[in-house]
Amino acid sequence: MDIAKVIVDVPVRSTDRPFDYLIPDSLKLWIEVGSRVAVPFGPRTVQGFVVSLESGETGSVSRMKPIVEVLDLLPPLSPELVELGDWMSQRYACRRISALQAMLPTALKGKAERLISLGDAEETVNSPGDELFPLFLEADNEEQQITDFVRRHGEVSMKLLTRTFPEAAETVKFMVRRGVLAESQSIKDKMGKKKLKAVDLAIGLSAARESLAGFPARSARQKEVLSFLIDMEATLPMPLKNVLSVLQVTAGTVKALEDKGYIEISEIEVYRDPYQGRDFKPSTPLPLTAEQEVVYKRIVGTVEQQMHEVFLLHGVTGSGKTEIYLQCIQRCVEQGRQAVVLVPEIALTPQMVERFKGRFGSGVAVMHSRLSVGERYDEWRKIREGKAMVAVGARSAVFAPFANLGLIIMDEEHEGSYKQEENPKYHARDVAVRRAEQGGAVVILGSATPSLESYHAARSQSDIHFSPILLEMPSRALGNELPKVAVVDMRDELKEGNRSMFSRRLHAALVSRLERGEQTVLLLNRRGFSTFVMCRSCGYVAGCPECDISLTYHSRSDNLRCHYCGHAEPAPKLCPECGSEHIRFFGTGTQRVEEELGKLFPGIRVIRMDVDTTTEKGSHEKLLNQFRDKKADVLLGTQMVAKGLDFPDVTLVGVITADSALNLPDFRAAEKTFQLLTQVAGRAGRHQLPGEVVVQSYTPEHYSIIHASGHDYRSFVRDELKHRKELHYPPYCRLILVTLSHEQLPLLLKLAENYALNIQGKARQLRWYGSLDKLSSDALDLLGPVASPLPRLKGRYRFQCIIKWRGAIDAIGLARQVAEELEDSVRDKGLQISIDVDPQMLM
DNA sequence: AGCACGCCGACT
DNA sequence: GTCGGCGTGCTC
Repeated sequence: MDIAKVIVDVPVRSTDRPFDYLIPDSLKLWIEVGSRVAVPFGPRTVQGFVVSLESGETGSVSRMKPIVEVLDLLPPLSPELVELGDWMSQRYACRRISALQAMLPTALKGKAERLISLGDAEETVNSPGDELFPLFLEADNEEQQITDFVRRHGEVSMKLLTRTFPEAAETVKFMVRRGVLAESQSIKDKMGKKKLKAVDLAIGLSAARESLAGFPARSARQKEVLSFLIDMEATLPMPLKNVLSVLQVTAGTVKALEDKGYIEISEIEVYRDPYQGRDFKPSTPLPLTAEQEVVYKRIVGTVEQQMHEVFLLHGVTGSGKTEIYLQCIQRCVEQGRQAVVLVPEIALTPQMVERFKGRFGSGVAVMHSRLSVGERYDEWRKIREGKAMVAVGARSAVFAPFANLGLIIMDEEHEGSYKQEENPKYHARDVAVRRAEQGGAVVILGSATPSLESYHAARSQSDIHFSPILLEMPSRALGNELPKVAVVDMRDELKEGNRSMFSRRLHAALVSRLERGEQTVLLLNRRGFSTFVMCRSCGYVAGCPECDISLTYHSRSDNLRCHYCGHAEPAPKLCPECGSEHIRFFGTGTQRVEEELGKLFPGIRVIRMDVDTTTEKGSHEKLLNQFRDKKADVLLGTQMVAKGLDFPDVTLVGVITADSALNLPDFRAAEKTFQLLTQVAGRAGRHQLPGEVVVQSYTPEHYSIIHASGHDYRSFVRDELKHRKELHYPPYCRLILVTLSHEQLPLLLKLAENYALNIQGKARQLRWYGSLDKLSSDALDLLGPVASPLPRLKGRYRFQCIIKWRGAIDAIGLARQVAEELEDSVRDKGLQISIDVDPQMLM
């Protein structure tokens, strides 16, 4: 009678649609839109989400199967979130199930589990005195033991059963067929532990080598797998995923080897450390400055009316944006509505959390990516069950399951990390705006350097789909001045014989800080510069055999590693091409700066913060605490040290290579550079002691460096917008990055060209195709195909097309449609097409 | 993703 | 002939 439409957890295109299921009477009260259910799907049971309910006069009820069970007491998704998922799947060209899964903690990614119980058959399996089948006594004993075991437990998972009786699989299968035992399936949540399927040899290495020789010729793929595992013996057990992707074999091939007893597939667990509890100092609302007051009033008026509106709050560093956030949240909560605060992952430090917990106490849920799966689930449940009114978190907190969301705040709105780089490739800002539209909520986008997209959208009609109201706070709350910024031309330094990475000015400034016992932060914009290995004689560069990018030197292990696939090899002493000894490690890595500091200033205490020293959980905070406690003179690192600038005794900030990112093949390079320099310049000397900022650059005449040193956002925007308009880049149009990959280069080339031609052809038919130069509002242009900036990754070649478009046309739908048609037309399933709508990184 | 179905090549 | 591997297609 009643029918539920269910999106099943099978992430392929052919199942990316709702399937119909009957709702049994017993479950009727429990099933709502947003419920997570277990449903029979083909021969097995899978997890799914109910996306709509129908009274089932329609359609053929005959083939429908019933829902097996409801997996949660409360539906994990609200109807609004289900609808948001639908929107996301169109907006970002992703599977509906991926959009829905992205909204939930990983603990709720259930997997099917086989359960064994007693069957109906009245067969008495074994009577010890049975004289007819004495030979089967042993087998019967096993059946008897299994039956007893199942009877004792009532219902047993197959996993537990095979753990107790290692040989049980066959026997159980046989018993189920006879009806002595019964099998059912149910969805079990993976809670707390992260599990990974891993492959290992089940026999000795020498035995494996021997069996390789006598391997039947017909199972060539299996032989390949086995010989690969023998080669990689040192790194076993190896994740199954790696084996599949490296050898391009299917899971079935590997499984066949397991059945034959050569290898073993097991689940290994990856543990996480628990989050540490903390005391939070209570805080009360601070008095607002006149400037803050105006902004606060404007926002809070809209919050009180419970209307939808987007505000872009442009406030210089130190203008007191956070206090405004806090007081707006307060008002929102007083009205019985909840609030979400989005913060870039890297800024989600305990100090940050403390500001919110201090004001709102235990009603704050924190969604931090470094929490364990179980802990994240607990925080999520606090929200779902109405025990929290405020959620603070990174990107995915935009999906916090509040029932009555009134306010979404996005701090550091310009940060690129709000865009998720994996599927679904969503931007939290756009999702936030959409979610707020649904529920009549207010959005505050706050930044000292708003993204050009948001800023332009606030000032004029643009191709971004929302129009924020611009609010500005140009002065600092405490009234102190922004620090002076000195720009040093490094070309002059070289001309005058200074070949060091420190200019004379920065060197002198460092000396005086050391004498006065004050602290220094040194920032290295490492993107673009890497520590690659190059031969000075012949120009050879050590590259990754899989990914075609240069390998990075790691001094601790004295080896070279690929930052993308993890490939590692020993560092060469002689050039493998020409045999020269002049093979050196190039580029300015933090390690090299650290070494140079040690040489120039003997005895200097340096804390280095980069990916190498902060991989361990909590190390980030530990290092910053050490620095705060004055255990070091210098804090040295990449972007992430920008968060370490808020310390009272830091009076010098040096940017060693301001413009290294300027030369990247990314149209946002200037914007990124400006943002980083502004953040650095705005944060030095926030306290009593005056701050000094020294920026070293090889192109000091560039407008992003000039305007950043003058703290002049508006002039930067003016210059940059002019530039973007000329070259037809966002915000004057939108982009879609389409990446095609395949193992075979010639085929891929053909397919990529095909893709481009098909898009152009379709766009022409629809009268969309045309140059963006023309004034017509609807336009679509296609660039490429060209080799991707990472031309080869994990054994696959990559080509990309960039679609530039604007106006009210369905470019996203078109990009997707053409991709699907191309996938269908080639029977070769080795083709992969990825679509990134509004890409953040074009590399 | 799994799992059945069915074709096709290697070996008794 | 038969067995088993590996491509194709379907799942309410």
